[in-house]
Parts: sequence; C-alpha cells; structure tokens
Amino acid sequence: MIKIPVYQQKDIKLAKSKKIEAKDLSTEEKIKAAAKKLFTQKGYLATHTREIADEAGINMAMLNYYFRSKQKLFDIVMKENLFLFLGGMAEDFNNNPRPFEEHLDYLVSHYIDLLLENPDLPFFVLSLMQSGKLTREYKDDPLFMKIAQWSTSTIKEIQDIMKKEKIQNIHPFHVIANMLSLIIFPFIASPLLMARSGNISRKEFEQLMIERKKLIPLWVKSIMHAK
Amino acid sequence: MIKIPVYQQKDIKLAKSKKIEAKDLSTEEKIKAAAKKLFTQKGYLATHTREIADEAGINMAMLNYYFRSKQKLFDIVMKENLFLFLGGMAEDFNNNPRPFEEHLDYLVSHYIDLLLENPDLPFFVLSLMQSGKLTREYKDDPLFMKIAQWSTSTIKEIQDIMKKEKIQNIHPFHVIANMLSLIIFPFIASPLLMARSGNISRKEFEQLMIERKKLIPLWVKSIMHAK
DNA sequence: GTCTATAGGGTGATAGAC
DNA sequence: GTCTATCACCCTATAGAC
Repeated sequence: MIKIPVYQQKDIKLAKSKKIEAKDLSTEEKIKAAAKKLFTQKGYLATHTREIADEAGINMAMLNYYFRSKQKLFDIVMKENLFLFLGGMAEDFNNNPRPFEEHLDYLVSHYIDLLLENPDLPFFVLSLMQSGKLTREYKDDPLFMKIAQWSTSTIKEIQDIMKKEKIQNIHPFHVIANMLSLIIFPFIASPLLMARSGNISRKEFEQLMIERKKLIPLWVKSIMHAK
Repeated sequence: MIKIPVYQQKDIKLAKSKKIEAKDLSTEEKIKAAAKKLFTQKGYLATHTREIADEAGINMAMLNYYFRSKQKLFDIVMKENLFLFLGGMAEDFNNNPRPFEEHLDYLVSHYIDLLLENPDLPFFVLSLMQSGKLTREYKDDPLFMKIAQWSTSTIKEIQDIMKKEKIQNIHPFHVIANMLSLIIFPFIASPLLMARSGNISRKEFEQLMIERKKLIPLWVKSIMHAK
C-alpha cells in the first residue's frame, strides 16, 4: 500500500487560532486579515475597531485611512467569506460534468474540508442571513448574484437527477436540506455535540468529521431512495 | 411526496410575529415579553433597551426599576429559552419509559412543533453557545445543570439501545448529530433553503417541516442500521 | 410605580502634526 | 503613510420629581 507523504496530506489542515503574522504583509492586508478573523468569530457588533487595530498591530486611524469605515471593511470580509461558503460549493459542481454520485462525493468531501479549516464560517454566514442583511443589502451585488446563480443551477441539477431516476416520493427540498444539514450543522453545534456525546475532544471531533466525508453521501443516497 | 391527513396538520400553531398585547399584563410581564421577543430575534447586542421599552409600551426607566439592568433581564429570557430548547427535549424522554422507536417519534414530532412555534429559538441558543457565555457564565446555574443532566441521560439511553441492538459500526456521535441536524438545521437556514429549493413560501416550508415529523425518524433509524 | 432629564462610559471617526 | 489627541454620538443606567 502506498503511503501518502505528509506534505501531500493537505486535505485536512486542522484549524488553529493563529495570530496574524506581521511579516511580509502590507498594512492593508494586515488589517483585512485581522478583521476577517474577528468578524468571523464574533460578528459585526461584538467586534470593535480598536480590537481589529490591536490584532493587526496598528492603530485605529489607519483602519479608517484604508477602509473609510468599519462597515466598508466588514463588507469586504463578508464577501470573501460568502464566496468561500457558497461559491466554493457550487463552482466545481457546475464546471465539471460527471455522474451525480461523484458530484455528491466531491461536494461533501470538499465542503467538510473547508469547514475543518474554517469552523466559524457557517455561523458567520447564518448570522448575516438571520439579520436579513444578506438579501436586503447585498442582493444586487455582482458577486452575490453569481453565487446565487451557481447554487440555483446546482439545486436544479439535483432535481433533474431525481426526475430522471424517478424519485418522486420525496420533495427535492428534503434532499437539499438533509445534505446541507448533515454537513454543516455539526460544525455550528460542535460545543454542544462534543459535550453531550461523551466528552469528545477537538481532535476526536475532527476525526469524526473526516469519517462523515464517506458516510454522508451514503446516507443522502439512501434517503433519496427510501420507502 | 407524502400527503399528511388534514386532521394531523392541526397540531401546529403557525408562528406569527404578534405585537405584545397590553391587556391584562403587568408592567413586569410586558417588559419580559417584549425583551424575550427582541432578544430572541436579534440577540443581546443588537437589541437596545429603548426598543424593549417601546415594544412594551413603557419607558426605559421602568426596565431598570424592575430588572436592575439589561444583563439581568437578558439572563431571565435566556434561561426561559434555554429551558424550552434543551429541557423540553429531554424531560419527556427521561420521564416516560417506552420503546426507543416511540421515543424517537415523539422527540422529533415534539421538537419540530416547538420550532414551528419558535423559529428563532435555535439561532438564539446557538449564538449563546458560540459566544461561549453558555458554558462560561451559566454552567453552575441549577437550571442549566438539570438540563445538562437530562440531555446526558438521553444520550446514554441512545447509546444503550445501540449496544443492545449490536449497532457497532457507527459512532453514537453520528446518530445524535444526525438527529439534531435533520431537525434543527432547516429552521436555522430556512431563508437560504427556501430561496434555493425553488422559491418555497413560508406556508410550504411549514408543510415540509410537518412532513419531516414522519420522515426523520425513518431516516435516523435507517442510518443507525446502515451498511 | 411611573415619568423626565441627565449623568457616565464607550464607540467610530477625524484633525492635524510628523 | 502613520501616529496622538480629541470629537460627536449613542447607549445604559440613575437621580429625583410626582
């Protein structure tokens, strides 16, 4: 059996809360990196410009010099996160024609890897959604529209498959909802799940998520064909 | 698609964002009701004491007269919500001995009814969890400890079932995680799911959730015995 | 118990020197 | 481009009259 070299096992970089490193980053990039970290973890209101400045190792005035306001800075971070979360899911799906089962395997695996590296991402996006800002303020943005288009065609593809395979006793909504639920929810509720399922450690949790890369596609398929 | 008889659709009072009604409520209760509504929908930081006062039809001073501070008021609302969300789930489970399959049916059905009436509840609790306040500030609270104990014994019961039925090729974590994911996540992500699964209306969404009361137990069981 | 008026503290943004 | 000092505002909490 071929052993994969360590440097090639890059499909899981475990998430660590690393400090923003100063070297080689311009001031503008340092601010963006610090803002992204804090906004993602704590949300818009709970993150103060003074904290961002501290994390970036500069002072508040620079923040306004480069980004005009807290809100402008947030918009940039938001779009980058949104692109990761929604765009990453659909792009590959739409560009590579291949059997549905392979699509599903790839989608689940890719997405779980993404969330292992960015555990706070789902909550950030859901916070945006819940506040209503996502559809209210960003819906006319070109990037947002492109992402929306991607995910719409992804959904459509799933519906087409179901029609072609004559899967009619279950609403397509359930298939989409189940797939996303099984992938995303454990990351959102990880503190609760870890505490309540026998004091699981962070490392064990990550191992279980890796297991789910194989399991979720099986479950989703069995649910599609159930009954 | 499974069609639910009309007489079984009666058990959901649809969630409406009703204004707090003035009649028959003491000032203290009016404040609590207003606070609960706003804190649950918007979270701690985004809710201002002025809004709570307006919603309750009184002024800010009364709020501090009855509850000393915004934080104290929040603690009360938080505990009530936490009790609903976590306690309601486990209480019945532990008090009524009956076959696991009936437990599961009841649990899913009961929980979905709760979330249909309180769609903002999951996000509220998960926000608390994500901020870390849940375990940091409330872990020694008697109510919180009781809820924790309930959920622990519920989990244990599931693990016992799995051991008795010799289900060993899947970690109990996955069973718990899947059950909660399938129940809760659609409510958290409802705006996204409704928009992306063919422009589903609120009414259709609620109908689909009712369908899931029957479907999720089937799915969970098939996952437990899969492979 | 209920109100008006205001204190006290913290936040985002900026002026102006270098 | 970068910093210090400071402004203007908004939020929670409270004093004090009724």
